[in-house]
Amino acid sequence: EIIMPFSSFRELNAAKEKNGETLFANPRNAAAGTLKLLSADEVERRALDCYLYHFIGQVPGIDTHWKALEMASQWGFSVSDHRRLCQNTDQIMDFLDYWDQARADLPIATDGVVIKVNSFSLQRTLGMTAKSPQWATAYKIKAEQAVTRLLSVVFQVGRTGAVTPVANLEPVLLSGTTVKRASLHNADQIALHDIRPGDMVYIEKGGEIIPKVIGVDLPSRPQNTLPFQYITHCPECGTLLEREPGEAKHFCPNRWECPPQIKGRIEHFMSRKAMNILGGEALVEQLYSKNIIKDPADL
DNA sequence: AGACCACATTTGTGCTCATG
DNA sequence: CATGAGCACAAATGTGGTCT
Repeated sequence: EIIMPFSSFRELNAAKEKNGETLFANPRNAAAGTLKLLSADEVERRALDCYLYHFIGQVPGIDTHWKALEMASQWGFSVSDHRRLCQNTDQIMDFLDYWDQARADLPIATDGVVIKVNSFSLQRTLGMTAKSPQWATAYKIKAEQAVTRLLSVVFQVGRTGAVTPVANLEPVLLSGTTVKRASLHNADQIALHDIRPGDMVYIEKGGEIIPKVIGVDLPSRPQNTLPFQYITHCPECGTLLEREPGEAKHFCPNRWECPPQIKGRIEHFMSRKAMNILGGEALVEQLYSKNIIKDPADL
């Protein structure tokens, strides 16, 4: 894991301020940006660090995660000092409770604790899913929250015709970013929280990244407002929306003439360099026959 | 039939790079 | 100089299976 410690972040921003440059918003994105820099000198100047968390391959005598980290540390890799070998769930809970507060004193930003099975042979027994191991789980510290005003709700139409309501919010600072928009997912989510334009809403960021509306501050609601009326027609092409019974999302059925659907599909297929897979060619043919694309350059 | 699982898709912000 | 692509991240939803 590559890290920009708070100390590096502060020093870099101090230098930027002195030069009248725009400041980095948060260490996380600054670190991510640094990794894309082409200048090795500039990367060095950013003073990143990195922690080793996992050990690939086998070394005789190293049969637990704990021993692997000790070994890596002896070899000179940076390893987080803040780990504990727990014998039972009570000890795990104590460790989590401790870091809920203590993380404020760490030199880097954290959002939680990873709990792992120590024994490699037990790890092998438990195995992996496609994405993540079955022998490890993450405990996430409660996300930071903010309150702001819901200015309006707009509707986006995706490449599949799915309609997604998105909240336009009074910009508010939340864990290092300015939040202006957040997905409301579907009509049920809006009805569940009884979200109305003009409301003061609670927002938080899942995993410190994705903003999410979690509720309404009812006492501050303006007088004489009505429950939110979900749209019945596509905001892009005016077609009557469809919603299957029991399904969450509304769909615009106008596959071939609704602009964002066409644009979305082209972008999707192009980005996957898969115009020639099933559907790709048919799509282009349809676009030509309907005069939606007059010139190949439109693609 | 319903529970459960894996996996794709969609959503927003800040960053850097390439393009025009 | 402005614009857009692509990336990191999480979680809900949707889809297509398998298991009980």
